[in-house]
Amino acid sequence: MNADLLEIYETLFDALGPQDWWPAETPFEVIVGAVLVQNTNWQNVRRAIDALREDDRLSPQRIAALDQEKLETLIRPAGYYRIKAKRLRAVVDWLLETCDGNLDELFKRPMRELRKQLLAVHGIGPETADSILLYAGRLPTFVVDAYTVRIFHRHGWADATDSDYHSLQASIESTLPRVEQLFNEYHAMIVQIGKTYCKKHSPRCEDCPLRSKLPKGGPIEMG
DNA sequence: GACCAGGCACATC
DNA sequence: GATGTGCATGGT
Repeated sequence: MNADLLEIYETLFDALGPQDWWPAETPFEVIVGAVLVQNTNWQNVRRAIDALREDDRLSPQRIAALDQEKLETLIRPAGYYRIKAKRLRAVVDWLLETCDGNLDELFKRPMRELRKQLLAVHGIGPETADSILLYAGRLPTFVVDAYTVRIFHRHGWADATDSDYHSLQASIESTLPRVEQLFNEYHAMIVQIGKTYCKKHSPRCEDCPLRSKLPKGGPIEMG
């Protein structure tokens, strides 16, 4: 890692302040949101969650009790609704089976083991698993997402070897104290920066709080 | 109309 | 193991 990630954190926090993530009422709502937000914007996810809430479906038992067509209809605004309905069902089925839907008990498990168990559930990949651990379980794992990869690459902070999810995650985690609140704010601020200043094809580096952290000559082109 | 958004599973080479 | 593709809504 070619950067002082604590210094970058301070720069971000000075510019953005606390992000108050995750925008959800309960840990279960975080889990639902983590599945629904896959490759989608949060605004659409909120519509879907509102629809679930309106139908009083924000518990594992009540989602499990839905037939597939009804579930698809409720979450439709989030996009990929057929796939996400299956994934959501796989998650609630697993929750009921593994801990009877008791999330307080679930998150008492050792983080590494729980992470493996999450990854074995259909529809839960590395980012979704880490989002659930961090924002629903308050467990200290660093969430890597597309913005993280883009921002770290464009700034030249990550080595070339840190290209895939787990190597970049390991590299970041080895550079920072393993503190849940730190990881919480860090990821949330990266997303905020990404949304506002680090678009795929139109970076607005001149306005970005991280502009002083860019290499000379501006951002490194993405492959 | 094109592009994008807080990924993942699956097919194919 | 690496790379490519389908999935779908709503905003800019």
